[in-house]
Amino acid sequence: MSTRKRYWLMKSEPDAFSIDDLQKVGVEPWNGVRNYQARNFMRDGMQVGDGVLFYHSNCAVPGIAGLARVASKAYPDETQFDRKSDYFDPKASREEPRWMLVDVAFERKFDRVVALEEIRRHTDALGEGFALTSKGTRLSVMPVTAAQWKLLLSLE
DNA sequence: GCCAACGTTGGC
DNA sequence: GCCAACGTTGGC
Repeated sequence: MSTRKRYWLMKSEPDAFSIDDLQKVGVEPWNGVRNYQARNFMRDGMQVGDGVLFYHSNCAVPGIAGLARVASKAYPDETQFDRKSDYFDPKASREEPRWMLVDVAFERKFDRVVALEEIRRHTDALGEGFALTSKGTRLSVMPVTAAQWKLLLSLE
């Protein structure tokens, strides 16, 4: 059984892990997500080959920095078991992991960042429900519709 | 560095 | 199960 390709937006702080870092390593486990909604999107929604908008957050020019793709099915985030990790979760166990992730593969870096400021100018076209531009949402992993994907790519 | 908005925790 | 307190996110 296969389903149509889906689209996503994933946020990362470039100081911690940027599109350039992804380009260097090629594939990266998307660890450290500690929000249930974001986890559920990775665990229940993502399929290998899905498109990913790589978003730089908490930086001088927040915005979409490039494209990636989902490169694995969901599996447990190793950092939850690691006492030395910032992402260690004492309530997680190998028998009952709490946090899941997918691998993300580099696709392409944009020639320029499509800034949040610019994306906001298209709030109406993107729709009220779009988590990136809707007020007060801090989701770090969110679904993107085919129409939103097309529009956002056209801004590059 | 500020702070609004939000999610999570834990006492009751 | 409520909800105040606390911690985090992330734009500005």
